[in-house]
Formats: sequence, C-alpha cells, structure tokens
Amino acid sequence: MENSILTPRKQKLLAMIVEKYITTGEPVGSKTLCEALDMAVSSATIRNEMAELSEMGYLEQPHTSAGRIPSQKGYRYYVDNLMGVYELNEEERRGIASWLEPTSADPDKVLERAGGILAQLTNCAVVSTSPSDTQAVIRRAELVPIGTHTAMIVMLTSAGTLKSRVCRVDCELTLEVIESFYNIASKHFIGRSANDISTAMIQTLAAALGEKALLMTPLLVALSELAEASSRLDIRLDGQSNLLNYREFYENAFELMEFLHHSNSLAQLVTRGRGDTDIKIGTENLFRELENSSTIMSRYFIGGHDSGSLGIIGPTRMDYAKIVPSIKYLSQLVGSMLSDTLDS
Amino acid sequence: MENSILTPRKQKLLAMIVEKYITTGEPVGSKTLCEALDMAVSSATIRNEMAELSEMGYLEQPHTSAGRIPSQKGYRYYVDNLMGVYELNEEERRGIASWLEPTSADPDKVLERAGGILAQLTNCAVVSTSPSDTQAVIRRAELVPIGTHTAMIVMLTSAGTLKSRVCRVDCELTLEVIESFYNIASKHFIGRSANDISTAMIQTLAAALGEKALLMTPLLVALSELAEASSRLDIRLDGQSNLLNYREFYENAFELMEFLHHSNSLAQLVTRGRGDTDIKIGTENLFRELENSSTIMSRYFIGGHDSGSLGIIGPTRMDYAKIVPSIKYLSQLVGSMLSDTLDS
DNA sequence: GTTAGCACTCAAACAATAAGAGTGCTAACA
DNA sequence: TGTTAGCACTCTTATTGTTTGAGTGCTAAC
Repeated sequence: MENSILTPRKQKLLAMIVEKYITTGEPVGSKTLCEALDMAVSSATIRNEMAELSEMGYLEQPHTSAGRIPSQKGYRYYVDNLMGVYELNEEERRGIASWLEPTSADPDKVLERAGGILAQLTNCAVVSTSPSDTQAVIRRAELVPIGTHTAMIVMLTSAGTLKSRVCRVDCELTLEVIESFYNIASKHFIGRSANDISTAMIQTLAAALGEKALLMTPLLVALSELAEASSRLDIRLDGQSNLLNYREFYENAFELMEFLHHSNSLAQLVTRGRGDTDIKIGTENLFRELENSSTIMSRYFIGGHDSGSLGIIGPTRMDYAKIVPSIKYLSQLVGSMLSDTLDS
Repeated sequence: MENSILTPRKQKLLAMIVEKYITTGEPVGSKTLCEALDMAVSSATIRNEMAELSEMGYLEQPHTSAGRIPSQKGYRYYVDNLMGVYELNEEERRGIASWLEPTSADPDKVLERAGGILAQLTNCAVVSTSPSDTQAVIRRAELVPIGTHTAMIVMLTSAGTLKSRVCRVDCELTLEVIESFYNIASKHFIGRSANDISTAMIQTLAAALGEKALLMTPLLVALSELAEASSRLDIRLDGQSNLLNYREFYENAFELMEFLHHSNSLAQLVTRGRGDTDIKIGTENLFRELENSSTIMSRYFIGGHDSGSLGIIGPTRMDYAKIVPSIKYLSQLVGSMLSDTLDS
C-alpha cells in the first residue's frame, strides 16, 4: 500500500516492536530494541525513529515513561507489509493433518474437530460455519407421526442440511392429512430454494386451502420455519474460554462472551470477509465489542465452490504471522476433506 | 435434620446472616445484625452466639476483623431447615408463563426459551436436557443418497430425537447397496433400544456379511455412531457468561468455563440428582471446578414420566429461596408444555 | 545523520500511618 | 445463668509520601 512512506529502518523497527510486543505483552522501549538489534545504532537514534513513528500514528504510548506499543494502524501496516509469510514446516502440517484425518466424513464432525484444533493452536476463539450453498434447494420434506396429534417435520436440502421440528396439530393426524401434507410439500416446497419460502407465501397457501387450512396451518408454519432455519448459517463456536486468558479482556469478559453467543453478530462477522483470508484489526471489525480484538477469517472451498468460513477471534496482540498460515492450511484441509465426501 | 442442635435464636441468626450475605456479598458483623434485628438483644450477645456458630462450623471468618460469612455447612443448614419456601406470586408466574408460551411446540425450542428465561431470572448458567426416554427404541433408519458415493444416514427414535450423519462409501451407491442397507437396518436396528447397539454387534454383523462387508461397513459404523449419539443426553447450556459477573469466579473463570463446555462432566452433573429438586452446595458437587459453586437441578415430567433436567449453576452465594421456586415452576411448566405435544 | 548525556516524567513498589470495622474477653448486672 | 457494657486487640483498607527505575525528549557535540 503506502509503504513508501516508511524508510526501511522504520519498517524494521516497527516489525520488531510488533513482534516483541506480541510475545511479551509489555510495552517495548528503545533500550530493549537496541540490544535485540544487530544494526549498530544507539538507543537515542531509535528513540528518534520511534518518536516519528508515534507521530505518524503507528505507535502509541500507554504513558510517558512507558515503552511503545503498536497502534491499530501499526498492526495494520505490519500485517500488510512487514509480516513474514511464515510457512508451516512439514512436521507442523503433518501434526495438524494427523489430528484432523481420523474424523468421520461428516461435515459437522470435521468442523468440530477442526475448531478444536484451531482453538488449541491459536489460543483464540474459533468460529466456523457448516458448508452452505446458495444454490441449495429443498430436497425432501417429510412428516413423521409421533403421536395421534403430533408430528415431526423433517426437511433436507440438497446441501445436506437436515432440520427438524416437532409440531402439534389440533385434529387427528389421519392418513388424509398426511397425504395432503405431501401434496403441498411436493408441489410448493420440494425443488425450491429455502430462501424463496416466505411467510407471505405460506399465508396465500393457507388461504387457498380453504377449510382444510386449520388443520394444515401448524404444519405449514413448521415447514416455513424449517426453510428459514435451513437457509440460515449454522455457526459453530469453539474455544471461547481461551479468551479469558488474556489480560486485555478481563474488564469486558462478560460483554465479549455475550457477543460471542449472539449468533446474529457472528453471522455478520463470518460472512463479511472478502478475499481468501481476511484480517480485521480492532475497530475494523465494526462491532463495538470487538474493538480490542482482531479477527482472521478464511473461507474453505468444496469442489471449487466457496462454501464456508473458518476463523478466529482473539486479542489484537496476537501472533498473526503464525496464526494466518495455520488457518489457511486448516481451512484448505477442511475444504479438501469435505470435497472428498460431498463433491461427487 | 439435626436442627434440634441449634436454638431458635441461633437459627434466626444464621438465617439472617445467610440472607444478608446473599444480598450484599459482604461479611456481616454483629452490629449490622443487631440493628437489623427486632429482638431486643445487644451486639455482644450476638457476638457470643456468632462465636458459637463459628465453632460449630456454620460460619467462617475471612479474617479476624471481618464479619462472618456462612460456611458450606451453614448454607446447607439454611437450605434444609431455615429457608422460607417463597411462593411465586401470581404476577411472577404469569410473567414467566407469558414468556414461555408463545414458543413453538418443538421441545428444543421450548428448552431454548426456558433456558433463556431462567438465565435471566437467576443470573446463573442454565443447564438443561432434551426429553430422554430410556425405553426409546430406534424407529426409523434411512439412507438418503447425496452423491454417487455419499449418503446421509438418518436415525429417528421413538423419543423424537433425530440424528444424522453424512458418510462416504468406497463403491457406488447402487440400488442394491441401498436395499441391503434397509434390510440390515430393519432387521437389526429398528425396534431396538439405542443402548443395545454395540461395536461388538456391528463387528459380528459385518463379519456375517462376507464380501459385501466392505461396502457396508461405513454405513454400519455410521448407524452405530448414530445410535450412540441418540442414547446420549442432549445437553443445552445457556447464560454461561452470567457467571463472569461474580467476583468469586474472577480467578478461575477460565477453568469454570472450560468445565461447562465439557459435556461429559455436565452429563454427570445433570443425571445425578435424585429427588424432585436437588440442591448441591460447594464441594457436594464433587467436581473440583465447582467447589465454589452451587447447583440446583430439577427434573421435568412428561405425561408423568421423569424425562429431563432443568437446572442452574451459580455461586454458593445465591438466592436459594427465590431461585428454587422459579426453577420448580419453570420445569413444571416445561413439563406440561412438552406433555401437551409429546404425550398422546 | 548519529550519538552521548542529561533532565524530566511517570508508574510501580514500598513503607508508614491513620481510620475503622469487628472481634473476644472480662466484669458487672438482673 | 444469661445478658450486657466496655475495652483492648487484631487486621484490613485507604491514604500519603518516598524511592526506584524505566523510558522519554531534547540538546549539543561528533
């Protein structure tokens, strides 16, 4: 981007400050830097440079007599221009793979396992979504009688999501009712995209049924609820408690945790990233609750199609250089495992 | 129980101390008690009584110059003998009911809603289990082809739990394969209790299949995994973040949260209580992670059958007198709602 | 452009003090 | 015998002042 603005030495300093701060969590001062530095340059010079970096907005100071810590802008510059693209070595790759592979082929199980691994690897909270497919259509809709007045409605989409709901009808579940359920389902639901099912449509449908409507309404409502549920993202959350280990979250732990359990917000978070792997730092996340957090979101692909997300939420002070390749590798692995089972 | 040991005045004092401490969170001293007390008795007398209560193990002192707080034994005595059985008034009952009722009949939705309400009402973490039935048998087992080599196996039990798993077979999913799946399923799975399906049984089954075994094995494995999953309790957790608001959990927040996400432990917790509503205080919970917590677990009944749990986890310093009736009422409400839909 | 040196700032650590809460004990009292 | 007043004692908490050390910014010399 605008890396021409920073001299090579400033770049090197900024990188060192970021990396040092990431590992120690303490503001880093000119002396520390000077020692850890091979360039034969005195702490005074470094101080000058740091003063300039501060003025430019890349660093900030908790208080006058403390060292510097990277500002949000500093992290951003580091991530965009300075961060070494660390490659996982063979051993690490194998480690991850051997953890993931013995899982059963089931997508949910794969993601559960992947979430666990990533949480452990990064010490952050992990968010992931089940494979989703905007092209998906409703493939089956079944009514399974549970009692004389109770039925379970099951809906299966072509994307492989299965949702069910138990519902109760006021009259007895006669064969006739069941039959007309199947008629309606196959006529108006099967083959349609789950997004197309609106409450308006349900209402017109019910109206058209005339007197039979009373019996069928709860079933239709269940169907539309299921359609709604099928079209909504299934979001997994793993390793949330990891975040409780970071000082920076002590104060607002409650708010942060509440936020994580609020799946609406998570859905926005997860769908927003464009690009293969998307890093958002601090307020770039737009959610007030995340202003001290960074998120790294990555997409996985099934048979070449963009199908889901895998990412983490952690403190801005995180080891981007190590975490990014882990996420990339893992989401690629997840993608290929799911492709094996789903793409055929 | 052994309430004969405590004089009426000691009982009254203990009750007051517990209640005061519950609301303020501060150790309570003799003077405070004396003021809040109608009995015409001086602080000195109260001090004598408190000293005795301490000696008997009902109270403890954080440090010499602090007031007293109830010990675990003190809480226990309070709960067993002193606690007023507070009755929810009509308004409160209606409030809870009106929050719960508009939910759809689906058990999972009902419990989700109930969990939310209880979490808000008690400011604790809420644990609940879906209706389970030890008598339940496998009712349907279906194979839905997803691709040429991939199938979704769906299992439905008579208790109304639906589980599914995607799995992959090495050969093409011909009609023949599907047919023999149904043969095996209806012969060895349908009508059986999920508990009866063991890996040993799967192995003998596979052995008996001879050369067809290779194709069928992944399907059989999936079936047994599903049986296992169906027989396991489905545990919901709500309002976990509430616990982050209590001072007493600040230090071990991470461990506590980890514990809550460890469903094995939760399952033990939830199944252990005998009796209608079961209160466990501190170390009575047997889990090290809960030694500063109390749990209140209640069962709900569907059509007269003990079917599931609803309970909370919170600090030992909780308002037992108010929480107990809330839980009781709510679980009774849940029971009757679920009976309406499921028992027929 | 770099460096040494120095005065300056500020947080963190420490010690000393004071204030206050609450206790236990004793001796007197009903 | 149970109750009470009084008092010395303990221990926490808050406050204040002091010291220490890290780190800075600036200046003048190289």
